[in-house]
Amino acid sequence: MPIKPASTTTSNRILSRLTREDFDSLAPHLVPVDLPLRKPIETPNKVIEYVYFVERGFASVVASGQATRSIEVGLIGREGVTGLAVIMGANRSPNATYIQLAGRGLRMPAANLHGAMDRSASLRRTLLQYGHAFVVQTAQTALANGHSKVEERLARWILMACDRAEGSELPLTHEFLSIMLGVRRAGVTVALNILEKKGLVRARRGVISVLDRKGLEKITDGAYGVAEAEFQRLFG
Amino acid sequence: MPIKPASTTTSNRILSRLTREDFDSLAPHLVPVDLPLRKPIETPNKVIEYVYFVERGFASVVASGQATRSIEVGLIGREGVTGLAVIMGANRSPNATYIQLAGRGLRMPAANLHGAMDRSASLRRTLLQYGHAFVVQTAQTALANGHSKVEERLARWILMACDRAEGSELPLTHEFLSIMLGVRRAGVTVALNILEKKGLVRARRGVISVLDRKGLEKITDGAYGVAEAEFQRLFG
DNA sequence: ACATTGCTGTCCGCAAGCGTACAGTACATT
DNA sequence: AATGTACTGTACGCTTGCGGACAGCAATGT
Repeated sequence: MPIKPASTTTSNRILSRLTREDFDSLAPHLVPVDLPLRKPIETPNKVIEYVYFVERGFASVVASGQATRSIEVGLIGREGVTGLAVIMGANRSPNATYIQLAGRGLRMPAANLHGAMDRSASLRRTLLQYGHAFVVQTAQTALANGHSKVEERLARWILMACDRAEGSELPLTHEFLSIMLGVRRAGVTVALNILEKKGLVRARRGVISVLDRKGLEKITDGAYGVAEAEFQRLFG
Repeated sequence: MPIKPASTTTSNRILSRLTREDFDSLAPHLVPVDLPLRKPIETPNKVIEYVYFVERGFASVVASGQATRSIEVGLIGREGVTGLAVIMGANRSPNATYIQLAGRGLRMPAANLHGAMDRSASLRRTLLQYGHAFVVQTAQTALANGHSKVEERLARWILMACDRAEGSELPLTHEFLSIMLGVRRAGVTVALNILEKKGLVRARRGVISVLDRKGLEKITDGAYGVAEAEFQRLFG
């Protein structure tokens, strides 16, 4: 079957990959929205009302236990869509999701996505394959959390963020990073200085610039790359 | 619509939850198999040929990076099915899966499952919801790996294993546990002794017995429970 | 200009866990 | 009963990272 490009009106990689038919089935429900910093996208164990096809910026998916502890388990940028639980047919999740780098996207009621997926096998296929890539990302995060040093995990995070940002400048504070990585704020400062001394990044107040992408990849010692390769394989 | 129980011939929770129609669509492809210790169920980046509905024992899903490092990201017992990637429409995954506690199950070609899922919305729903629960488990593992001490993670692992075992006796060596948790073998010995001194478990050569389930749950400090509650919510 | 607020760098003592090594102990085999 | 093999307990020095604290340094607003 011939696959026509859906539309040039969005930079979201999933939407732009859909067949025209699939895209048209979603289009009536899509509403452009701003995604301001820290905007809550999903709240733990609350019904998910909307999913967001991200076009610019990115969101963090954060797991938390019964205690106050929490940690990031995944990043979603223009390559993806929020609401993995919805794609999986659950209407909520114990994880939180919020905007980590301001941008914009297309919002859609979860119920409509669910319905459209029920009707189109090809739409299902695309969304579930993205879901698979996201699961791999989460698994790799679990691996990194268990085995890697802070500076390695930081390098990985910066790379993943950079993949989803416009340029190589990331407006992020150490405080935020420490929450994402589940480490002390001071720990981030130290790790970032290590990366900076190696000439891999340049850190200013509230901004991190990537200088040496390859160098960063190398320093993660394998923690970066697996999830990205899987995404590449499926979405080329 | 009335949902008839599928069959009493299997102790697998997913199969036994399916409608008769859905079960019948799978039944011709299901083959009973032994699941001996360490049997490889999936190999990283190799095409997944079969999925296994576990009936006894459990399997570990293990993520590994480009380096030798690896760590467990999920457990699959009679509550589930291996091959999350297949359910998501991918034919392989960078993760490995192998049997961790010997048992048995029902094997089925991945392609047939994929086909059946395409044809039945209700089958899809059940399998994807299990997939969601598994993803939550992985996210909680990432959380525990980032924030918890070895003895807390060990307690969590023992609880999850116990949920999937027949009784409260787990035939496991420290060596295995250390690989699962991504820590030193000696680290497991020490952590296990701590749990034993608190009267929560009893450890003999190659066997761990759970003595105080509630106590173990408490010591995990919230790392155990979230994923289990989500499963409970969806599969009651 | 000044104060306020938020961000960053650094320091301390301390706990957790690592890598490594080695001795002791249960079990299996013959 | 003897021997070999796997499994377990423990020890040592070392690195990482924590919790907490504090001072210096932008940016912002009035």
